[in-house]
Amino acid sequence: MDTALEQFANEGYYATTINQIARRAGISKGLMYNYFDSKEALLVAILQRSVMEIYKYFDVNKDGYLSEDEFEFFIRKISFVLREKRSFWRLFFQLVMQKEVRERFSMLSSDPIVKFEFLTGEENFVSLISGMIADYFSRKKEKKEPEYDPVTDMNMFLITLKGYAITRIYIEDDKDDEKLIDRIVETFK
Amino acid sequence: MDTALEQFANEGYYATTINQIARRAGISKGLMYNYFDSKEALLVAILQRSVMEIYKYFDVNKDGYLSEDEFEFFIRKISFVLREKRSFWRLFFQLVMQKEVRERFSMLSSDPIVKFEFLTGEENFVSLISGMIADYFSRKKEKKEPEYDPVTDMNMFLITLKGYAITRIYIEDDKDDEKLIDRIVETFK
Amino acid sequence: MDTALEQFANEGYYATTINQIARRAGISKGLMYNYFDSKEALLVAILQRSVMEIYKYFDVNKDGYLSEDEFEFFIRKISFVLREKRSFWRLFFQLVMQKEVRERFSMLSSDPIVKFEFLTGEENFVSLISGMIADYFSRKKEKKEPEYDPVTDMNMFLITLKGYAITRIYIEDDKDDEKLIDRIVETFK
Amino acid sequence: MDTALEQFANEGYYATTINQIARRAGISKGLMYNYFDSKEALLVAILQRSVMEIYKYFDVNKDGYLSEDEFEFFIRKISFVLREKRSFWRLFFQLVMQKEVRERFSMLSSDPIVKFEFLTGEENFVSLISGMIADYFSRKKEKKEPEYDPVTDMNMFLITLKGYAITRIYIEDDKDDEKLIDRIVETFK
DNA sequence: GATGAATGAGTATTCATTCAT
DNA sequence: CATGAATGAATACTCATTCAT
Repeated sequence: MDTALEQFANEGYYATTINQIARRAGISKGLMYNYFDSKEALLVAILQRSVMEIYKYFDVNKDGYLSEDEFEFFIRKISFVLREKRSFWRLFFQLVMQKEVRERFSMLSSDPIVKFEFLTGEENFVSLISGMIADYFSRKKEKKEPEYDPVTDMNMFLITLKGYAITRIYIEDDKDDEKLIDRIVETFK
Repeated sequence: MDTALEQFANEGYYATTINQIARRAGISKGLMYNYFDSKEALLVAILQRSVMEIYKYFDVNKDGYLSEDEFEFFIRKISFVLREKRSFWRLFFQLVMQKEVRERFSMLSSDPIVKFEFLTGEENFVSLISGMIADYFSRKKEKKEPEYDPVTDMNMFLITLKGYAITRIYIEDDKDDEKLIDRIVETFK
Repeated sequence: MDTALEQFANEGYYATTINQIARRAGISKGLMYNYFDSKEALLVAILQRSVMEIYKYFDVNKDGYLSEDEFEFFIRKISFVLREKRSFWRLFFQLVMQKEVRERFSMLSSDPIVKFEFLTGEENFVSLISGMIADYFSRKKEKKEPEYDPVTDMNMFLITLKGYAITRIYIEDDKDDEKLIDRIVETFK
Repeated sequence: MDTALEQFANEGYYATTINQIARRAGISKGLMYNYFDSKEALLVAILQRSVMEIYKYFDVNKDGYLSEDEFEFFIRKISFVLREKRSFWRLFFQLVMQKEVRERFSMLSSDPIVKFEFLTGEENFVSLISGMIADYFSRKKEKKEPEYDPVTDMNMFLITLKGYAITRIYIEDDKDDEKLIDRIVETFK
């Protein structure tokens, strides 16, 4: 699974052959089919495992309330996880960007940041997170001037996060990363 | 080319077969090969055409100076072009995210927002734009407090733009788009 | 036809495309099909024309009697014609060496030196020549010692001629050609 | 490989399809590609194997000296090998006579009799043989009258051999073969 | 559990030939 | 006469998947 993830992420799901994976993993093609019914089943297993691992990172204090400090922690966690699970994220974005794949795994939303709950089995994880974030921004309204628009602020936050994600996933050099994260925190906290 | 672009963008370059394209375009496979030497040549032709079209949209006032009004105009233009050429951008992101493809077209940077200059022939287009943006942010420093950090500000701008792009490309519903663009403008102008 | 002969001879019949021929000849594919029903028909036309031309070279004194001087003349003529019609001979040998082709033109003997009479229409040309040569060698018996074997002598002559032919057709440099021909003449005259 | 050699030799390399070979060999196309990377790789493998086998036949007494008895043995060996490996030789001549193929395998000389050393790895095999033959004929000079020309004699020998070869390869009936070989031996020994 | 030989449906590509203009 | 756009059958090659051992 590690070998396959690496290959899928770097060469692309279609461009990777079962042969390559088996050879690199030092096993036979046949053996692979003892464990996974198909190439697609292998992919799903990888996705599920990765998602479960990532899930754990965020498995904190699920009271549905995101304090300001937890929000900051959440952002820094994301930055960490993007790096830690870079291969998974490359694969994930790659898949989400192809309609055919999206339809095959019909639960894959076309919004790549959210919705991988189908892989976790924890059906309300994503809506929980989404809800928490939405709640977080709506709460900010109270402290702000009347014309403050929490929906737009949240949308800004979401696109900033997505942009940060694809940047961090594909660009290894992160000399200015720390400052950027600080800036994101300070902007949306 | 229109048919192929549509297919490549939605189904993925690899998942799209010449057969599909020909059938949808209502021509024979053979005819396709009268016009394009290979599937790859077709892809390149599509990319080049699209890039030339997009290039024209931005072919303004290239004195290297980006005034505040021009900056706003630039952002709104991007928003427009993302929608107008949605299929191209889907294809483009998809390609940039696969190492194998990236290496085949070695000029494709791994930073998807920038660098498609190889397709235009206008070799300094990208560096011109990059330079203009960098210049724009460094100029803002003068008006701001001393601790203002133009590099981080620019990075924030760039990830915001990327995040906006992938959102806009994959999510058709844009009820809140206008407000979001206004917000981006007001944040970075 | 000239262009096609050249191409067939140098690149091979199969490796030569109608497109190539038309382009080189400066005409369109369509026009070619106005003159020849098919690629094969073109080939046959070329072969027939060449054979007719070659036929003329040997169209002398067909009284069925080959004098010693005529024999020498015959050999020197062959040497000349091999060079003069090099492209044709390359094509001819190439064709004769492929069973499939041989069967398609069922009259092509598998003995490449003789038997192209089907192309001339002069049905007894080959047997005439063969007969004359056979006759020539059997006549030599009279002048020779009793154990002289005219059949073997003729076979030697025939393989020498074939070997000379494929050498002359494929090797352009013929520094020693004159001496070699003299030697053949002197050996079999 | 046996099936393919047979087909290549009789139908021609280009005219033979992978399908035909697989069908005749009783295997699937896919399996062929498990063993050989391409049609060309299959061809090369066949050539190499054949050449190695033929090489063994001549792997005698390589002191660089060809005695008169060894010379006779050499000729008789050739006669034997031409028959024994008829399919290979048909393929070999066929290939050598097509420029395109010749260029692809750039080591294939245009002189079909010699030069297949690239296939053996024994780089000096051909030059050794050539040298031995040249040496053999130059030595004959000593025993002959002053005007004896060893170069022309050798050339006669070489074309005789070539002519014998293409005759023997394509004509199965060899009623007079024994006598012809005797005659060649007696002429050039 | 483990192998890799074997399969066959599928893919890009080629090219002789046709035909409307 | 002349063109070349258009076709489709054929070809080499790939690869996920199966299965006897």
